[in-house]
Amino acid sequence: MNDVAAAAGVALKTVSRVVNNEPGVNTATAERVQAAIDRLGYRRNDGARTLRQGRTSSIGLVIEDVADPFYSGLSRAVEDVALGHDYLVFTGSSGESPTRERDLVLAFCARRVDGLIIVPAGEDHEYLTPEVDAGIAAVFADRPPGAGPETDIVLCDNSSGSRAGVEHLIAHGHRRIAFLGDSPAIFTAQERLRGYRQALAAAGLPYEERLVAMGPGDQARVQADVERMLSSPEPPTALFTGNGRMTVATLRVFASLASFAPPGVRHGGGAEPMERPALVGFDDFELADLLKITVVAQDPVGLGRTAAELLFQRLSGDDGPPRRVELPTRLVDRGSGEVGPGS
Amino acid sequence: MNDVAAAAGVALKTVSRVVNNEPGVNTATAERVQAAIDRLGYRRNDGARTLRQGRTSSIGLVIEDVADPFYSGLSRAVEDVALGHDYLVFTGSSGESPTRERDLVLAFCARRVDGLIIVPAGEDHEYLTPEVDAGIAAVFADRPPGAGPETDIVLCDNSSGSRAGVEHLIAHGHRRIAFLGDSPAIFTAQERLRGYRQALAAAGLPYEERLVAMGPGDQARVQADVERMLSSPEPPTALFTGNGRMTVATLRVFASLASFAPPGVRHGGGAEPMERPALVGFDDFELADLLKITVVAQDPVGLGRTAAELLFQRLSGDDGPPRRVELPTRLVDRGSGEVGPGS
DNA sequence: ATGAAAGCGCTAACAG
DNA sequence: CTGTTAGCGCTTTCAT
Repeated sequence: MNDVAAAAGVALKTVSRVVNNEPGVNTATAERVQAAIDRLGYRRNDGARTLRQGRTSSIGLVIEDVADPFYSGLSRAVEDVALGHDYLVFTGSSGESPTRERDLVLAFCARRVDGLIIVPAGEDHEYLTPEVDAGIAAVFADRPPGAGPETDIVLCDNSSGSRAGVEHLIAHGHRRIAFLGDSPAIFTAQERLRGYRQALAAAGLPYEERLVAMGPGDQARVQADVERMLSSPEPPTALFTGNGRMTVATLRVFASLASFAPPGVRHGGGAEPMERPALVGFDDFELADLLKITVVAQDPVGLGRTAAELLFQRLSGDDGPPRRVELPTRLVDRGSGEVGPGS
Repeated sequence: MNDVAAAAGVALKTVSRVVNNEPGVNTATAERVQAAIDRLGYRRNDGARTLRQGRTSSIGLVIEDVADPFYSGLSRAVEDVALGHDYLVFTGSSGESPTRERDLVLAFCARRVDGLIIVPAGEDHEYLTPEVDAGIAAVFADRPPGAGPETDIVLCDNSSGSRAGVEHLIAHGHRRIAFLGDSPAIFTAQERLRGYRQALAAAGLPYEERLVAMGPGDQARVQADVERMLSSPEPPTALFTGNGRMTVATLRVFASLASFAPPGVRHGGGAEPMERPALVGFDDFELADLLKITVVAQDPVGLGRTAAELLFQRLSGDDGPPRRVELPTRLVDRGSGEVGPGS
């Protein structure tokens, strides 16, 4: 900027005015400055600018995994809102590691992001207190934070959604419905289990431990649990899966059990294969329509957009009490809840 | 930092030394400083630090869409490499808009990122020349840049992969193979078309314009093209689709045509429905295994990792000639190339 | 082992 | 309309 000023024969501040389109610069002078800028290939250093201004016009986004379709939808929504406000986004994946979540958040804070959107992996967010006290706005999305500062929170209505999905199965005559959920440490997994129990209780059905399996979503674990349940004396006639990965893993188990018909397909003749159990999954996924899987759809884009909008309201001065928003879910009936002995 | 220094009764520089673990500080003094830091909740301002140091320890990543599984895999790989080097990542989606690509890149440059990884949407990258001259490293991934500075480039071997996919269909007896590609403006679409033509030529098969359709990947366009081709006098017996979205769209078309059997399934009795055409797709996708779709798999994670590794080599001083890396593709045979009249 | 001074590139506040 | 001065928070350089 100094060089430009020298080249144009003006003072530093005049260059600054031109660069920022500030009013009160003679047109001729402005042109001379602009010419010098173009000639020298000058670009304003936004790092210095933000240091001076005290705002960085950037936010940090910490999610579980950018490569997970649910979170990448959320991520894209946050990005779009941010760009609409001329903000840039630092993105990081925690991979369900509380340590990595914390390290990312603190790294973003050290860069003095103006705000944070966090899908928490950890259960202790005291580490955020000094940062929030220092004026960094934070919004939690998808899961509530553990102990720590009071912030805005945006969630899906997990228990109601889960309850609706299980009630759908019950309405189609199923009495023994298994629940396959994520690790119990995860908030959403607990909530969805709660909805499952509510649905059973409301229908006067017993809650059976043997029909509930919670744990990591890897194929091996799901395979073991599904096979164990299906080969038990009184097997479930329907499965309710607690998230998209779990649903897909269950479909792979079905495919591996040769005695079942493929998803959504009835054989036209020959020996009738064993009917596969009904299946309803929490969370929609690509190709669920083709595979005809009934799901309780969440709204990842809505989650991201809402979180970002709340954040920008805070950034523009809103200092009302913390808000908690729950987004509704939607049952998408594609027929997979109707099949099987229950129907 | 001033406050901490005052509180600890030392000079500013001593606090700086403690914060950065620089040697040459008396243990007792260091403890006193640390106590003051903790008490005051002091955090180093990395913005100021990077201003002084001239490096920001951050990179910018511009992709087409963070919510697309292909790019989100790439994105995650970049992020992992960056975090391994203690770098932070600004992420942005261009949405195939050259303007948005340019705006994002220039915004990242204004923040003085040390490096850029770009999946280009535009065809003119002259806008990058001043930035690269100013010392910002750039690597292009997935597609080569248009006119502009010479940089490292990481691509998939699109034409070979496409050729292998089409040859697979030819090997299974197909003679009329349609090609459904992305808009011709997109480099990868052109390359994959080239591979398709090479495979036909090598087998002595004619190239028929009527069997080639290129355009945006939306369902309506794909539906129209596929239906037109299949209802033509001499319909193709096989389709080769130019990317994952196109493959999925084609599967939806198949599902909508009630006369076809569902993917991978033969009816056991009754009136035999019209056999659906064979299908091979470029790019693997979630559940392709369940749907039994043969694909030419790319390696999005390898693409991202390689691009990031090249970038960090440049950042650590490598100034050799620009490199161009082509990652191999892999044919994953799941049986969908064998079906139909050709086999 | 510690500190003082200068300055990274910019803008806010106040002149002229 | 234009310029001067100070300082954002830190690190570099050079003294002590």
